[in-house]
Amino acid sequence: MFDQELNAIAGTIAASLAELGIPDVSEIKWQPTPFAGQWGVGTNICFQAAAAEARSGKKVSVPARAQELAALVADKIGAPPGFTRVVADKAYVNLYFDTATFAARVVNEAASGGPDFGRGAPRGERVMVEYAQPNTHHSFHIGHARNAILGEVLARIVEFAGFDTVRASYPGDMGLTVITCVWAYARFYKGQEPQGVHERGRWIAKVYHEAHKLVTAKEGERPEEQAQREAYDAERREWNRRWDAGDPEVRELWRTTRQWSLDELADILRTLDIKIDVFFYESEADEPSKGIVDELLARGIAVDERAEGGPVIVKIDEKLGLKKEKYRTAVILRSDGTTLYLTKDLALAKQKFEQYHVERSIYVVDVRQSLHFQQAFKILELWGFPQAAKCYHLAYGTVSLPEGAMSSRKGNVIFFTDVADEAYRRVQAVIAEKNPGLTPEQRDEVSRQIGLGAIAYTMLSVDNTKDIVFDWDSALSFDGQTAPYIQNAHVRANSILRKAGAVPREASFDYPLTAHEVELIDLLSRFPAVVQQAALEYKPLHMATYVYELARAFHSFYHAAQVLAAESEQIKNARLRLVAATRQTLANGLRLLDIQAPEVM
RNA sequence: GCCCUCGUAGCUCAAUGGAUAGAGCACUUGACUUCGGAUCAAGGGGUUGCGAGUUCGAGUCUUGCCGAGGGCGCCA
Repeated sequence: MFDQELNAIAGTIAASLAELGIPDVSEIKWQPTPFAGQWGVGTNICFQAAAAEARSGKKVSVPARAQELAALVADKIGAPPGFTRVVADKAYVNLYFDTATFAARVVNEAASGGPDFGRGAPRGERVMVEYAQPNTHHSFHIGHARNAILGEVLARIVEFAGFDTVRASYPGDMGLTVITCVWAYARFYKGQEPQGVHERGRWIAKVYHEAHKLVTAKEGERPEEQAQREAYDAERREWNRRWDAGDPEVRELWRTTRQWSLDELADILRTLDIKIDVFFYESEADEPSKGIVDELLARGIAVDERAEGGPVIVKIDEKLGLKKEKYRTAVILRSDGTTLYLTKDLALAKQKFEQYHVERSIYVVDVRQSLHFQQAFKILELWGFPQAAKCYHLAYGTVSLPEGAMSSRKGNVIFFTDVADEAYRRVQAVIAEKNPGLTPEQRDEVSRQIGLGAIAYTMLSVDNTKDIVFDWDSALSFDGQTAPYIQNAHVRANSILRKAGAVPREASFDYPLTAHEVELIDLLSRFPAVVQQAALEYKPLHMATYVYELARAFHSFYHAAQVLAAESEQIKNARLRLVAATRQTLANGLRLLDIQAPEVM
């Protein structure tokens, strides 16, 4: 926000260090100074300069020399326009902003920037974010919700940061597990079809769960049970073969039941306000991926062991000349000629690069598939795709239950819609107690906004590397570091602005600001940088943390300072502008987190 | 055996190599005739798993242990 001024000062610093015979300083980075009643920025460049001198042979004590350099540099800079003073402190060169100038600029930019405050300049680079890859014939559980929310939020952040962004979904709609469900449906439930998107999706997931039990060996199985299971297993494998051969009966039942799951997925994506640009289906990647195996064989990257009854493989470590096993050997085609998950991901990547012209490709997939993606990206590299270096697997930890891992096959899952419904009920109860004046329509809307927000923030407020153990009460908490806390700050700001009627178009901050005002303004000024940081590090967590801190600063300010009853007209106008700027920034941040910013609650 | 991720307050988690390691929950105390108390203010709480190394400076980077979770040629 003060890039121009700071770049000029950085130039002055580099020049004065050069005069002292220290030309090889790295780029000067500014960081906020520790809070001391007034805010500013500082640089540690003198440490690096002194260290460089020491390395070049001069006998200097680095800390002492750094402080000496800082003093010299500070003297050289003087007090540029917009800053009140320059101080050499513990070898840092610190610049302190002129309060009124800084405050006015930050608040004006945030308040008048509106929904675009914080948006980065277009980068001319296309990014594809792939997420929401649930298998069909399952039902959407809370683990899928973590994936969808994380992916959507990353897409929103990357897009807002200035990248041309494409949202992609990749449902797994084929393979033996999917066909097992289709077979069980045909065998035991043919013709049945529950009414309602939701009911049908759940029901087919139940069929899937039952089918899996039928073909899984039990402990202490009697001979006749074993025979029955083996017969069932042979049947479903025959169905899978028929699917592969394009058998019309199998394909028709597959298409019908598959659609039930896709309908349910579409409904949930609508609930989460997720608009996917491109749907890739695993079944559509199947055929193209077979051609890729041929190409990899022709180029000597893959080895065909089918003559000896083996599969087609890529010896990745060997190709890279690695001594220790790291990427290992990957199978890219079964001995019977059918494709694997990895084969299809190679085809998908090629399509992303060539048809959608993406320069960066982010895969939001859980951490257990890390090796799979390392292998896929390395094979793409061996194959000769330069974009392979910009493929990134955003691995996130699993969502489990206190009693252990969730498993669709075992049927012990927490469905997302159940969590959303429970969140809705709990918010309704809180509203009935705290804000009974809301109309039924408002209650309905607000309960959805707060309930879904609480779920989303629970997923976003821990680093994606961490596993989450799902617990109803902590996932649906409304106190402390939660979405409702942040939403409440937005509601309060909104309430003040509503009562004020109009916000002045301009305001002067030329009065002694309180510490709360200083902190709020400081946080507002950081928002654009947080957008960039979250986008470039692929870490929505940075935004989740930031928005919470902004809300906290606002709540404190709210209690400590009067806005409408401020001591003077000038201060009232300034604070109204500040409240408007904060409300806008909270709204922008929440939007990036896929959380609604309610007007009332 | 090898690879990946992680280890920070009683619990759950933060912290672009930088200044005094911060929040929430829980616990204790205080604040509603004041812009909405889903809030605020104050308090106790830490050898950042252990050791070494790199650096002017390490919770952060390297390395060795210890511990947890995940993964490893025809599941996805």
